[in-house]
Amino acid sequence: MYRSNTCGELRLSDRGKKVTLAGWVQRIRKMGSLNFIDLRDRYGITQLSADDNSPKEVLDIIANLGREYVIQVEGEVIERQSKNNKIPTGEIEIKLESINILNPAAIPPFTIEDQTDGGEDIRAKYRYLDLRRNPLKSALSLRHKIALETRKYLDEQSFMEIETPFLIKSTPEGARDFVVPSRMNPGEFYALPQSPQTFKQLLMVAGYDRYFQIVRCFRDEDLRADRQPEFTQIDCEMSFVEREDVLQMFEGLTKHLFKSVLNKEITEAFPRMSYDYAMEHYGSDKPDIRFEMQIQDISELVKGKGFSIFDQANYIGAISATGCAGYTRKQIDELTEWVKRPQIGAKGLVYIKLGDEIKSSVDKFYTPEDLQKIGNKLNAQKGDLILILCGEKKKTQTQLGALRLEMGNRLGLRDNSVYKPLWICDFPLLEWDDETQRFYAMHHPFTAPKPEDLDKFFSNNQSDLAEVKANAYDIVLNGNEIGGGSIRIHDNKIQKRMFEILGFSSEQAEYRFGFLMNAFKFGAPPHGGIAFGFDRLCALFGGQETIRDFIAFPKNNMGRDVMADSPSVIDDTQMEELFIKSTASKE
RNA sequence: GGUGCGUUAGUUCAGUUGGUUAGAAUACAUGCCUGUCACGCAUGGGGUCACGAGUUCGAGUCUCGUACGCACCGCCA
Repeated sequence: MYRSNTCGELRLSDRGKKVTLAGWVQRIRKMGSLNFIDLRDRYGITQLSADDNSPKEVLDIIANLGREYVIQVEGEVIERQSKNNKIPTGEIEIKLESINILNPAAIPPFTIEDQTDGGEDIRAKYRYLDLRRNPLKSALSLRHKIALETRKYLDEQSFMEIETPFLIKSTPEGARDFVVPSRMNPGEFYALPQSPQTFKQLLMVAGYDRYFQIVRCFRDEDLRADRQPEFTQIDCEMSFVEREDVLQMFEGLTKHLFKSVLNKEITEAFPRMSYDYAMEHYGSDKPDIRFEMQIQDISELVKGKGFSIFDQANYIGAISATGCAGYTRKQIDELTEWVKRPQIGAKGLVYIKLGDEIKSSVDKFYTPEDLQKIGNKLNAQKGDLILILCGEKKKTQTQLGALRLEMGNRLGLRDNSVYKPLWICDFPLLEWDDETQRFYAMHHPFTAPKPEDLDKFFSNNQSDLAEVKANAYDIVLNGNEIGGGSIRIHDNKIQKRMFEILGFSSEQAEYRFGFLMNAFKFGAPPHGGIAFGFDRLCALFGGQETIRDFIAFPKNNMGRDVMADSPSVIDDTQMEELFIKSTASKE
């Protein structure tokens, strides 16, 4: 037996017990002949002590101990002379009777502490050391808890967790696939799933009417703080449901997670917002509704007054920043530079200060009454600062959306301990791409059009098609898309029409999705589902922006695992087995 | 594919207008210390200033390029 107790569990009530502990040396404090060792494991820290009266062997070993050595100790639980109320075990210590070095350790490249001295690089390279630190430990334990509660809730609702294959058929629509060469079928490739979409629909055809899976998905696209090449989804599908059934079920899941994991009770129904409204008033399809500051179209109020920039713009929009009328020239200039950055791309910024008097950068063209009208439209109060951008409509709304979030940050309106979920509905079904001169599915090609738009869906008129709404929905939390789904097409005629609109010949559709269309001939039930971005959900629950710390072994910006140093070249034999010409041994 | 920022001791960083021997903190090593818990005190070792080229009498510092890291835009059905 390596240990009788963990390093986190002994209390004053255990006084007098003989215990055996094992763990890592966190820190050694030597005070002359008085020695303290903090022993750490997953559960906590227990202080060990030794002095002149301790066995000589113990003192000899302590003299040569280093940080992160793995040791096993025996001793008696005693009450501390001076207590530490910062840790749960702070009232006791172990009076050492023996120490056994299970394994020495090299000096770690950074300190294993909550506030480590290590930067991101070095911690990524030594991920297994970083994982010893509390912040990472609690991130992973939060993740575990969310997964567990998800399974509990869905099991309770009669969902079955069913695994689907990782080696699947490539469907080059949407994100780029990771591909895997097949040795037994030379020249042919599997793809790793971007999501188990088609398989879960086939499970519906098979009659497993409530399916879920906490499952890894793969997308070969560029990365971000909240995007990894492999990531985890809570993937769900239900049969005999309409949109409302799906929303209710997964609003329930979300509420259950808030309650069971964060102990936050949300009683009211999640707000619902149309995609069009979100774009119009938040400049984003994932609005952060922790604060108002909505975008308003003020074109009507500012056109025709002789200010040519506005007169020529096809859209003029504004937000009102609460209490910012006191912004100095310097602050406004800095904000102007901010919106002109290439990432935002605005040409300029017009402001109106609703201070004691109304002042703006366009006073030449507008009377205070004109400006006040703009203020009224925005519901602005005295003391507020109105910020105006203009240009092409969609672009300008997006820019205002970014500016809105920036002002929200600056005004401290985006509190990470406040959670405001909502549903976004009525997305467009199709997106026209000018470059390739064809429609793409905004969600995916299995998303059903809204029943009331079916006429337009079968119309050959491009503008009709552009107006078709999808029976799709996203769940958004604090400005992040945490999940999305739709009612699927279960009617073969509609699915065929969809492929037709997307420009697939019937042969192409057959080649790519024949198995699915075939299955739909044999009695497909009406069905729909949703998938949550599990990593992102964990990060948000943990109050973080980046998902990396909620994944045990993440990749860096370039998709590299800097610890294992992958991807890497493979040797010639491996290559030859795959009938791929070697590139590794060129030169 | 693009934009911005960064790369100096094991680590995190500072380094003035381009000018003597490149500093601090921490980590590490040694010694002292009987109630520490971010212990304290003293001493010590530790540097290819990412790499390459250029400007200059002289480059950690200026210019260009390359590599790597982070954040973002495009991309992510």
